[in-house]
Amino acid sequence: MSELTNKEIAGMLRELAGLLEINGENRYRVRAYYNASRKIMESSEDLKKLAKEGRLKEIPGIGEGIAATIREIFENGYCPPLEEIKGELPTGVLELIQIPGLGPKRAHQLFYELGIQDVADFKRALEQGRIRKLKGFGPKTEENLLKALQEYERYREAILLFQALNYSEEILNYLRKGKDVIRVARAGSLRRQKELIGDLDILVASKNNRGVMEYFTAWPGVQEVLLQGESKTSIITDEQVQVDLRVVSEEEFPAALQYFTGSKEHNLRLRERAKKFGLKLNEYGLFKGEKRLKLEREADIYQALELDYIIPELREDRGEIAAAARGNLPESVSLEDIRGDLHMHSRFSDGAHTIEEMVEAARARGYQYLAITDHSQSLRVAHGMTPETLEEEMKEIDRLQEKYDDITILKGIEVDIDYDGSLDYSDEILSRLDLVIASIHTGFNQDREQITTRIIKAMENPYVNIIAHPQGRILKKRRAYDLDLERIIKRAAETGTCLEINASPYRLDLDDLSVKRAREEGVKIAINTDSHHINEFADMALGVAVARRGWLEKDDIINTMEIDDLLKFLNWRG
DNA sequence: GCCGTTTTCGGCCCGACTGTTTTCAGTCG
Repeated sequence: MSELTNKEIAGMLRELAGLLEINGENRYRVRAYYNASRKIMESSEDLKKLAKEGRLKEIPGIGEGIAATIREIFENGYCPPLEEIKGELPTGVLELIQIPGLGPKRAHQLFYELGIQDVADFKRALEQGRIRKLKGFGPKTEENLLKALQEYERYREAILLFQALNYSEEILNYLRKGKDVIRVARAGSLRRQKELIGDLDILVASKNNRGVMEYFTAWPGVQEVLLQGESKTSIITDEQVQVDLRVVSEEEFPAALQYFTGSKEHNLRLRERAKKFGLKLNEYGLFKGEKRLKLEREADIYQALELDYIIPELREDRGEIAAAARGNLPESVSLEDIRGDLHMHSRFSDGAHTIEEMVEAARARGYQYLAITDHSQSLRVAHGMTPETLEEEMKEIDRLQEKYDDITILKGIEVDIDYDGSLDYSDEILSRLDLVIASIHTGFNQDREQITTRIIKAMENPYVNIIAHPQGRILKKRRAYDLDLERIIKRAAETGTCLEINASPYRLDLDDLSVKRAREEGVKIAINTDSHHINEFADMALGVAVARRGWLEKDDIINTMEIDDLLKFLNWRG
């Protein structure tokens, strides 16, 4: 048996799905492969283990056929049906359907009628005017494809959640001033608060669609109008962000908001369920035959389908509809549940503010507590503190604690985990702190086994309370370290170590799926901003978004505790 | 290929927009 990861298996199935799709295979069969691929990506179960134990079909979306394919993959080290289809259809063709406006049917035509094998071939054929001669292609299509190709080559990147939130606020503000605009809302992945946002989806209620469309396309940030119809307009902004605007009537607004929020897979499941109830769900409403059911709010749709209300953050087809039907959705944590912030930096290391300024900012947010966790000595680039500086810092905290009786200032540290898993301060020093966060800032390129055992060794230190940014990723910049997160989670559960959701907009680490996994193992989570400036305290909302997407409840999170409970928790641990 | 609060077989979401169609296919979300 070969050593293939879930990700590699998922990749093979995805590739197989794409090639089958281009070859005109039954679309439900194609969907089954895509779906299985996605479910495997989202699963924390080791496929190889499942295969050995004959339990592959426990993953929803994997049945007899795909289970057999997966077993074949493990036996051969490659995917036989995939290799077979590759003999006929080169994989380069798959890239073609990444180009907007080019789907499986046209890719099929391009390959079988013009021998186009990849994007480079496609570009040449376009320039030579060979495309327009195909049946179903005309000069207009050619022109659009040329534009789409240029767009594709420029590669419009997804933007970070906080950028999308800020940018959309600008657009929303503009829209709110429109005279025909009655209501405005964010939708799509933006409303679901995904960590990366491809395009901004915005919904407007109005009695005058055309008026809103004209007003929208007159926004100064519009660089190009991609498409414009009665109810839908798409534009590209001068910052290369695509914005899709949908306009509906007030009456249609709840159903439109549900539809436009997605995810696509969630909507699919929901519409299937509606069908079972003898109803039809679309973006205009919920219908029984011709009759439109009265909807005041989006929640009424879920109610009509005998489901508890599902918050947007959970709408990813990760089991939320079944949970809502059984009445055991999580009671999702909210920002108001947060009682303090347990990871931040002051001027004692690389922060911008004095501890007192940070205390004031924490009080202004209504927190009961905060933990000052500056860097330890070996992290020179961040002015890591010597034991002597830490000593001074503790004295300063004592002094401030005298002054403030309405907030608790925890003496903390973000101690570096060394290459071999030992910590940057002695146990004697750590024992005198209220809170110890351990994290990795060096040696990112160690192999999987080294990094994993390194973190596990740190967790086994009885003074360590939290592992910060456990995966070490920087969104769009640095991949997570090669890490056996499953082992980390299991060991965290055993040692009672918390894992962090680092709420920095550039990190959001742990990610939502890992958080969900940690919760299933009973690991406690701390949502921390890792602030280096008091403005960053507001990032807490982003961390909470990740927690909500990760199915967390208030009780899964330590910084929702009242101060007395938190102190007990930390002492028990320490 | 998957799946089951009408089913182990017969279903599998639904509509907008575009361009090329002479009534609709392809793509997208």
